[in-house]
Amino acid sequence: VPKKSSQPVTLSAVARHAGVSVATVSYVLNGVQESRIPENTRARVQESIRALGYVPNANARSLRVGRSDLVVVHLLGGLPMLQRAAAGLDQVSTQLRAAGFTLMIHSDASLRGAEAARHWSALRPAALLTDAGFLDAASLAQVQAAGSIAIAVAHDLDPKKPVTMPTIVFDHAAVGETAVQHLIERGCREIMLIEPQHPGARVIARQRKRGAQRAARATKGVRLSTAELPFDPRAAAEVVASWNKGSRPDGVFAFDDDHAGLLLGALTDRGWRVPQQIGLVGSDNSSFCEMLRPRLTSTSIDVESVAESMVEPILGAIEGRWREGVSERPWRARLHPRET
Amino acid sequence: VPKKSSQPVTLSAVARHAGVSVATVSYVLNGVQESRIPENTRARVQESIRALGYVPNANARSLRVGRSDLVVVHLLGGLPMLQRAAAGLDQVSTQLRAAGFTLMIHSDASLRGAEAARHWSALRPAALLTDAGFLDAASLAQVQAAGSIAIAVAHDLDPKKPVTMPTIVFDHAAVGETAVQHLIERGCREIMLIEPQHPGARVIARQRKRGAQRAARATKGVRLSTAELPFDPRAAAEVVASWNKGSRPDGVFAFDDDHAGLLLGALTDRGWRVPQQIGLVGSDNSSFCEMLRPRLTSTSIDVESVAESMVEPILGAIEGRWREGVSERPWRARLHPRET
DNA sequence: CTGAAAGCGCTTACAG
DNA sequence: CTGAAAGCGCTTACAG
Repeated sequence: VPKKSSQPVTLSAVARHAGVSVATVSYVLNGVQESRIPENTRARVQESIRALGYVPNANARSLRVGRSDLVVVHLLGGLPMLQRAAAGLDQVSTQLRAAGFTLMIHSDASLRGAEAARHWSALRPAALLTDAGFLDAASLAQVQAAGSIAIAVAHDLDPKKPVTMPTIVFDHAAVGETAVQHLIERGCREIMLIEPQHPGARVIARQRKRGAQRAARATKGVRLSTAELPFDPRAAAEVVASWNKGSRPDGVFAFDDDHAGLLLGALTDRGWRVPQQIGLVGSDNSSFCEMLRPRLTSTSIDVESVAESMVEPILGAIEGRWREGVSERPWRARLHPRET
Repeated sequence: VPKKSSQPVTLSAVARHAGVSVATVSYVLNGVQESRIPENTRARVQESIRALGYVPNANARSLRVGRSDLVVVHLLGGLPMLQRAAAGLDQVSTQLRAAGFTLMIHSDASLRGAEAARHWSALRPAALLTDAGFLDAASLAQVQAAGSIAIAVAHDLDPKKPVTMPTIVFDHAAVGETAVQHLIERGCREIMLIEPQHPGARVIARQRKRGAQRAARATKGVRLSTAELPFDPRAAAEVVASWNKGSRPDGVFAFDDDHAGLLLGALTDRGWRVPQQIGLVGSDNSSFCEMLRPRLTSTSIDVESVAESMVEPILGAIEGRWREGVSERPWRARLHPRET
């Protein structure tokens, strides 16, 4: 039960209450091993902390040690992106907390590179994760000058640009591999990959394509082709219209459920039977897969593997074990088989 | 261009560089009016700040003034409430920044009430937004003892519980009103509201119902009925099976696009023609509305109005103009007419 | 109008 | 094993 007094409860109040010095309280709080504190002193301090409702002031601690326990994640593309990242980030948050860090998500579409760097640096976060390419050299230098570790998150790397900071690459290949494996198991041999046009999606699509190619190579007689599809119902209709009985895929892996759904609509309009004539797999396992007729088979990224790909690299960078270079831990994928 | 030295650039370094005292630099930084600083001193200080690449240390400032500039938003994992407001939060973030605050989102499903309160309080945030009911009395007291303003976010209020803190109520009524108005304009008179079973969604549904009733009352001869629909294809099939030519709605407002899509699938399976025999409107304007056949008409919340409902109340609470009670600024809605 | 100084709440060598 | 003390980088009354 917190104290009712208007006086904020400080570490020295706890020390006074427990009859020890502030140093002792601090040692108990931070579990310092060097100076072994006897069990009964420790218990007395813990009891005083509880009795007074003491909550350490993170600002004071951060000022003293020169940086905060914050790990700031910049969510580029605005908070709506949260939908996709949410489940993974939640686990990252839990695991970082166990290591003493607090993950916070920041999103502000109106914040530009240099100004954003100043804004974040002011908090002296332990680490700052942002999209590769968001920080220019000067902004990166500013973040580093403030003592923070900047970590880039990318879906692919520009081979012409040197890697100048720790970079976590997200690897979606398993999604494509799983999807195409499923189509092959269903008997498809002429498999088409749909590539989205949205710039932000293209890099992800490239990775999924890599996985798809891996799966195709593993079985004799499987051929892979690709088609680009803007996210637009008319474009989907055009793609489908270009197919005829002689020349068409018998299985399609669309980049995501949205594109798959668009295609499914166009296929239905055109009278194709799915999956009898054409198999179709999307990705993301969106809620609407159950609503479509036929119900859309989908794939998704394993949330655990997302957390795995981030936590260790982040902690490594903070603790100085990783100063630069690329960390690429392939994500795992799941299949969600339905009717298509 | 930031300085290359390993010495962190502090306010006193800026003062030295500009040939003034630290107080003067601080006054320039914070735009203190009381002591009018001559333009040329001010310019010299600004120039030094730029030359040295100075970034203020927010931890030091926060320690000194007793609280930080953080506004922490707790994103409660399972609840759709803040997820739906995501686009709005981005705007809230921008507007709070203009007022000198930094919005940060925290999400960690493994963090329970009292522990969460301690975790957040340690940062001494200016304000903490969380779901009404997440903080029990002791946790709330702890947040307040640490000097932070706790603000509850709710979709409805338990009339039995007294309102003990500033509470922002999100009002979805306009969504229901807009949807039903559209159905009425299309000629529907026997309108059914679909109510979701998921506990987190029910309160939102109740508000949308309120708006729907308002729209129904505005036109003579419109009758409103309700049906509950678990999020499950079989349940949708059952609901639709219970309708026959004599006794059925001619217009349906489903709680959201997910439920509408489920219903549309069941209607299609059963051979009903939409919208000729039954009009159908969902909500959220999800991407898959374009994919369904027929294309699903939807409604959505106006993002600007979400920001309006939050920013002023948050600033008011921080600045002490609002100590308790309820703020309820109705959101506006938009119609996205398609085929249904 | 500007400066010297106290103090916010911690951590951590250093002495005892 | 424990305590006294310095100092992190700011803000802000107070004096000049």
